Amino acid sequence: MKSLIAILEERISEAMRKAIGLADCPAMVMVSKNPAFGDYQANGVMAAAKQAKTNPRKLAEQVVETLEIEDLCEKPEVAGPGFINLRLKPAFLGNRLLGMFADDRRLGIDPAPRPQTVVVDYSGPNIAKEMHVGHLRSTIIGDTIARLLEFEGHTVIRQNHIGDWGTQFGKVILALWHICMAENLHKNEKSYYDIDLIKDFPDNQNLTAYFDQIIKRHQEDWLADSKDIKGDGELYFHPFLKEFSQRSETLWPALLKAYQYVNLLDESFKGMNRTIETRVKDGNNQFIYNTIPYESLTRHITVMLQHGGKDNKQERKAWEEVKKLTLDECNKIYKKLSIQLTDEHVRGESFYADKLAGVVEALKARGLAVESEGAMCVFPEGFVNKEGTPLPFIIQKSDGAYLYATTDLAALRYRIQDLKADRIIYVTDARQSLHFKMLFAVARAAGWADERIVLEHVTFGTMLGEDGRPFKTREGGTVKLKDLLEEAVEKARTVVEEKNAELGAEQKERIAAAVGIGAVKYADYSNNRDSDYIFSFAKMLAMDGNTAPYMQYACARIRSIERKAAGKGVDIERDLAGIEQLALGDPAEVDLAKKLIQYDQAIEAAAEQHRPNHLTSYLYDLAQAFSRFYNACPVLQAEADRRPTRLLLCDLTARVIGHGLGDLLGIESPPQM
RNA sequence: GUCCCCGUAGCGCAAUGGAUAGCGCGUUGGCCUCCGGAGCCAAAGGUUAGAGGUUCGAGUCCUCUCGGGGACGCCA
Repeated sequence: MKSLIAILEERISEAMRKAIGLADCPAMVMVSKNPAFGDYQANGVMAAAKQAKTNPRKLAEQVVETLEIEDLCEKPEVAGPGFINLRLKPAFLGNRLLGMFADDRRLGIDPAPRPQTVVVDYSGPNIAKEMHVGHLRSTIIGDTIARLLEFEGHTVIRQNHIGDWGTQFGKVILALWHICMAENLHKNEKSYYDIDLIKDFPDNQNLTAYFDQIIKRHQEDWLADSKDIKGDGELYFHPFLKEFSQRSETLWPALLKAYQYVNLLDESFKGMNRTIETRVKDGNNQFIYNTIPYESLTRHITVMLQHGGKDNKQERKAWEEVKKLTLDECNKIYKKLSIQLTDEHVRGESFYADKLAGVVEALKARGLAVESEGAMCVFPEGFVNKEGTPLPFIIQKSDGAYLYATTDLAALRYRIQDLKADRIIYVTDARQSLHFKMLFAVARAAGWADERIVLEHVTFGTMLGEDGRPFKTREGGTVKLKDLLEEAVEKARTVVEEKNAELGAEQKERIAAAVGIGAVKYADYSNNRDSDYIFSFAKMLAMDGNTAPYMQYACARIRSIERKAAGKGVDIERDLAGIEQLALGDPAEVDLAKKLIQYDQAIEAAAEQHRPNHLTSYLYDLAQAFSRFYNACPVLQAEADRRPTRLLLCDLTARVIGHGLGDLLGIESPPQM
């Protein structure tokens, strides 16, 4: 069905054209906020009258005169300075409902007339790190944006821009190597890579001595892991990597620990002047052995990884295994959260690694990239720093390395040229807004994104704890997403136990998962994403108010009516099968019906501005309208001539809420709770 | 210093430039022999941080001030 707003817009706009003679007369139709003003209102007359220099009220009356709309509405009324108020005819309202009812898949909502190809970039976890609360908002907001646009009929390409290539990779590989050595050569040293041991060291002198031991051990292990030539890793590291994937479950926590250990060593060794021997290829392709500062070892390994080739196979293999391991962990969380991201959507930094030189070259060739203080920079127009001098967008560091700016440019180019994006949406927190502004400016200047391509940075605020400060553990650490979700489910479990103890264990578990996870997501979605928001289990799990459990309950209650029908001698299928017109009589029925046909508007508002709170607030209004109806109008006990209408209202309400929660927000609504 | 976001009822939050600024919690009062009371109805509670401006119309747009958060050359 064509959107009702669009129909009204067309009719009134046409009448305005006739009345006023202007070519472009937007009627500006919207749902009335106040029922006293009818169901829909047109606000366009005032602006048009201004333009045509006539009296707005008179013009409105003229428009109403010529307006042909009797098939939809009662006689329109002119109110205030020139509003046109419209009240739907019950017969038309009934037909709209029947149209929704008949369409299982789309509830009578037409897809967008001009579908676009939209890339949505969201989530973006980092390799060898656990997802934490900082990833939550990007992941779930991005996911619903993708779902909304897809439902509207656009071709959505999800992109998970994971951090899998930066300088941290040397650290990750080294971490793996430490795990390997701990297993093979230091089985009896319990705390080989225990960071707490370092953190808690009482005095500096002993700490230095301890670090010297670490280096000594490191050097000896490296030499020990040699078969054909020094440092080839053939004895231990290669076999370790070979069997790595079979052991992923146990290796994940070890990797996280070892990674932190390497990080801490890197930090700690700065300025200590310690060195370690390592190998590199010389000009004749022969290995030579050099000592390098210990703290630059991880960078050295990163370089080997990035060189690739035969000699650096162990680095490559280690990287692949860690990447796989991390993605497996992310996928578990995505699954738990009903996030529609899988490995096929992964296009991480490594994917663009071989395109970075080309990006810099192209920008140089266009004269956009210039050298400044040793680094290669673009100075997009309109950006100045604190001194008022042009602000650089650095695309290559003075040591030749590329940065995320370079990667983002390569990604943007790929998305437009290869993925054929008409529109790219980046979902990251607000702190990166300057970066994206500059990124877009450079892409425009380079001609990679012409003015038809829409580039959007969708931002969101910070998640705060109940104390109003950034969300942290009691000890001040970052909260792991896994733990947060587990706690939510745990809390939901006790609620389910309290309310419905007689359900089966397995069913209770499913409900707890749906309610707990749903609560976390819904709480985020129902807030305006620009504001910081206070994360509170108590609030999000509350049974009243605009929360997931309330919405899920509303759904369950309707399905409960359907379950009870047979017992009361009501055959729902038969009642609904022959329905040709509705008997909307009670005000509560009419209000609910009017709310139901506004579903398309809620989706449009949420999709257009990427604001899921428009959808949640609609769903909540709908649930409230249903509650009023439910209170006022018996369904199963209703007289035979009114019952089919009421059953249909029940069914449609359940379907709309189920669709909004399930298909668009990715929140399950269990049939019973 | 420049730029970005936020400031709305006691608290937590809404509000595509539209009419009388909404919702929840909390507070006060009312409703039920009834399909799941995890409900419904109502009341009280506001100078939308402040001052100007644009507009037929401003919580929303512009300028300034105050308060909170964030970003600003080789991290992502």
